[in-house]
Amino acid sequence: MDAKTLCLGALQVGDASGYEIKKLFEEGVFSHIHEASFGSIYPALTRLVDEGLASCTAMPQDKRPDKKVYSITDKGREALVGALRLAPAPDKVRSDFLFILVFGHLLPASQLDRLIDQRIAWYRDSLRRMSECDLSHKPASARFVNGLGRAVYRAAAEYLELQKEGLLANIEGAMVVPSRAAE
Amino acid sequence: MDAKTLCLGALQVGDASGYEIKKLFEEGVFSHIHEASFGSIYPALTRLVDEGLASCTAMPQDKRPDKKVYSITDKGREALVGALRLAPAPDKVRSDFLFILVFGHLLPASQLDRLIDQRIAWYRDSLRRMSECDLSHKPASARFVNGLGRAVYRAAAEYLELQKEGLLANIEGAMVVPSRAAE
DNA sequence: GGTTGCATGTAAATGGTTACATGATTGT
DNA sequence: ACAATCATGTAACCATTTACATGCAACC
Repeated sequence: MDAKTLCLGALQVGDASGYEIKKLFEEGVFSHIHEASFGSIYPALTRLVDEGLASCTAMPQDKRPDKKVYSITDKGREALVGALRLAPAPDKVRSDFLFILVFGHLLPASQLDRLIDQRIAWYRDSLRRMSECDLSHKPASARFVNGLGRAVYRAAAEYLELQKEGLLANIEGAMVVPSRAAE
Repeated sequence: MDAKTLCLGALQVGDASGYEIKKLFEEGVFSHIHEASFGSIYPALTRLVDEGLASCTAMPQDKRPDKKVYSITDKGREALVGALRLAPAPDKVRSDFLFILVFGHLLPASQLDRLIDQRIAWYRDSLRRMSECDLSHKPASARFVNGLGRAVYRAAAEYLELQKEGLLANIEGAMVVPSRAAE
């Protein structure tokens, strides 16, 4: 999904500036779903206006650069729904955390311990923020996605909490216990 | 995590050719964890050899180009552990599926239904393959990561199975039921 | 006085995917 | 016949990240 479609989706949620769209991808509806940086958002918004898929109104502000508020047009909404109808590309995941974990046996147990604790804390924090946001006035689909995210993060946090000690014991066990058993 | 570290990790698992490394990221230990394409693997392997982090042996084959089998060197192992010790970058997820789902209320229920069914089938298929692979001779950390992946996919599949009908009813309900209730 | 948040945009550099180029074997 | 698997590698293209450029307000 290209930056243009991503911005179109953001504008469908509500009128916004480039800066505000970035926040939607960082902390808002689209966090944990997709990424978008200034370097991709601003050029995409310009192209969207060029193609008549969005319109732009400059809102003068005191002591700050004009805020450019973008709105999706009818043509833009059509383009969005068109893009949404295409078969989704497979999810792309890049997790340094999991890659590191695979080689846990090469690392000091203290690092693994910290790594996993930090991950659990991150999940718990994300879960809290996902529960706190009020979706009662959002469409059922937004609540559905929120629920899915929470179910997945809860499962991950619980697995890590339950299985962490077992891993740490096994990692050390692989080095220490066998030689003892041979005594 | 750059392509070089990714390849170093693959070679730590076992000697391999570029072609085999790609398979590790598609169906092997690293599937669902990270991506790697030929265009990033082959140049990375060349650089790894240049820097003395890997060595390469050409295995002549009949009727096929020589298979170049790469091995990690001691220096390479040091470089890998060094990279593994750095704080992991945050996970990067790009899910067209979730992005589309957020706008479920703009789409025909039949499309949502299909989309979710396909997703459930994908999770079930992945879960089957993740259970089938024999990890009894792999380090505990590999089993731990496998278990985490399965816990997460199971949670996602179960959520979708349980909640799908509710979503479809709500999407249609938003259009149909309220007018009935007002009768 | 330093950091964070607001607010926009561009340019350079990096990095990665896709497509191309080649070609035999095996299975449908 | 055609697709898939095996096998390597390059080049063009695309995208993203990072840094630069600017500047005020609010908070600590």
